[in-house]
Amino acid sequence: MKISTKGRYALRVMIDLTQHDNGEYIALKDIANRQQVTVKYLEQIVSALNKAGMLVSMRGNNGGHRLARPAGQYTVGEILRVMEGDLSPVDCVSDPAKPCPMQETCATIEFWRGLGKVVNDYVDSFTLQDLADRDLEGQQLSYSI
Amino acid sequence: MKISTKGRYALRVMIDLTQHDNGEYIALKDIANRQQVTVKYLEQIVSALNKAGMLVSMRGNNGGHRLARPAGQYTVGEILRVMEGDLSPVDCVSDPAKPCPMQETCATIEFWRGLGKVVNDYVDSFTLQDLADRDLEGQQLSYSI
DNA sequence: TTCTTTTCCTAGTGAAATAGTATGATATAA
DNA sequence: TTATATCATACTATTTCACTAGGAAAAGAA
Repeated sequence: MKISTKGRYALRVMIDLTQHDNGEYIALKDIANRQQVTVKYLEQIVSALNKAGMLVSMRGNNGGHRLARPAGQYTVGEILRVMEGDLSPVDCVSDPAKPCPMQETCATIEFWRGLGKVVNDYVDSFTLQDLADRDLEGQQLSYSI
Repeated sequence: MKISTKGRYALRVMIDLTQHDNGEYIALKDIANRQQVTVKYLEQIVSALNKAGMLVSMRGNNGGHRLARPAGQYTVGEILRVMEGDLSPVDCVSDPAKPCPMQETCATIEFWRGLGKVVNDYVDSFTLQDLADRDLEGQQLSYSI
């Protein structure tokens, strides 16, 4: 019942891009430095985000990545689902290729469906902008001490 | 972001014990038949439940297991947590041995804490009895068609 | 006592997922 | 043409997962 590092890093990359958005492309090198993750590993994550249409990327000198739309128009849920797949807690609920033979009389399937719903509802109730703002508050707080 | 088979089976075992409770000890053999899981695998699961004080077990002939208390006095959450550990989605939130060096300024930690809370609140909002009752309804429904 | 049945305990194992590394091609701007 | 960046794919070490295996110990029945 854990989120993988890819999911967590993807979210941090997106927050990083939001906070350092200046109209230019931002290189993975810079994100990697700030987030303490290797460029190589971030490449995999960013590639997936890019293919999902979440980023606009540019190769070559002065290349990099930027958000494809305003941060307020991403839910955290859609970012996580790019890396994690759907966030349902059991496969028999979500994966049509893995139906359970006991589905008809299973006491737990509706329970699991409900759990999947509260998880997805929660992660979709935040926008990327929400988390980026929260982070800045956190920084101010720690600096002001 | 998945619940393991151990967590799922543990819940099904507890539901099975609730539904077949007749004051006697119930052998794993019977549960294994009904739930389509091997006795050997169930032994591991039941052993953990037993150590957590959720079951009363008896060895030998006519031995087996029964619930340690009425089904309405277990939350589904406490059953799942025996097998899954705490249900928080990231370790930096819950595991004191794995604190994140960026905790101070991390935008996401409160978000993850919140996710852990909605998950735990959800699973704790059902008792074992709730699911056992629901299952019987499901059976009646499928038989009546 | 001996036998059968059951739990209890520990170890082993194959497959898959996780968390990265490594290598090189391709594109862009200076 | 060179430096810098993404893009694409393959590889690898570790851990986790989902079991399986073997036998000890307890309890009741014969």
